[in-house]
Amino acid sequence: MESHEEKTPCPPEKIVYDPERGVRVCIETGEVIESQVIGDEAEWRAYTPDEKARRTRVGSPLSFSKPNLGVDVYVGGPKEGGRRIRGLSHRLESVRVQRGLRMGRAMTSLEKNINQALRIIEEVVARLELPYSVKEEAARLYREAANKGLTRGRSIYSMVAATIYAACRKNRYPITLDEIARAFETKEAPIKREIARNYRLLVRDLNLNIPVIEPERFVYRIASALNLPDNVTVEAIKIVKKVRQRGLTAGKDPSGLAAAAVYLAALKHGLRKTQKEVAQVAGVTEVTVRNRYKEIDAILKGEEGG
DNA sequence: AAGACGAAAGTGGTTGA
DNA sequence: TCAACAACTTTCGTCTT
Repeated sequence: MESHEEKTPCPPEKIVYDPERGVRVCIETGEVIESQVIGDEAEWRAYTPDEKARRTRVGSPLSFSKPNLGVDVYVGGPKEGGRRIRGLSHRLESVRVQRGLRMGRAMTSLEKNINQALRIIEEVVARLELPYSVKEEAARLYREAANKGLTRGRSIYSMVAATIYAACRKNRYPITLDEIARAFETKEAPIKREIARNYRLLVRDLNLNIPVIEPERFVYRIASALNLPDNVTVEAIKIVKKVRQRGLTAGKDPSGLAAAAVYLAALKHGLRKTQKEVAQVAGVTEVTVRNRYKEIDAILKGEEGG
């Protein structure tokens, strides 16, 4: 499980984007790789063979996140008198008209369902400032799930939430279920439990291979949210690495472990944060932070002693 | 008074007979 | 299908700063 990591100049998969500060950092060292603002620039890394094929093809790539895979003939276009159409109803109308002209028949309920889901994905992804790759993955997963009949009888919101969560996990983007649940409007907000259930459904029935997210990625997010300096981040990452060598990470919530590491690292540098604060931004409870912290402390003490 | 601590009971999921 | 199990949460009383 634990790999021998040599000191190589940060490989691409070790670099994460922090939307709050607009920088890329290495999860190995916490080092800032670039400082210019990235914005919502696309990540064109290919994660699967078919993705690669799609992206190396000549011509504009297919887009899973657009109705009809983005190959619609545009009618009227998204602009009107030089201005973007803002209202949702206008956009709906636009989509409907395009559809109607192109296909000469009404959309099936499945198509409607998928298109609605795609709009929700669009909104939520924007709200969470998730990378383009995650959006595409989520859209692709939703299409696949819908075509396999997995969405029938389930709330569209909770299914969308689950696909976004799965897309994040698949692309190793550190996020908690809580954050995703919170990104929905309160009225139709799916319950965490449902999202988790649907997520498992997706993983099982779409045979998804979800990599384990390294606690390091959460370390960076948590430290950043608490405005902790880079040296604390580096310290916390060191702690995580030590702990991993002792095999404490298996089966544990990575964000809980990361939270405890950040808490301990801040403490070491005299920048006291309460367990409550750290727990809150990490999306776990104080108790979990405390438990991990105690376990980490025991390991670290044992190491010093000899 | 706030924070840290630990015990105890509860939740929702996994595993294995 | 059921029971044991692991991880995490909720709640709460008690120290500590």
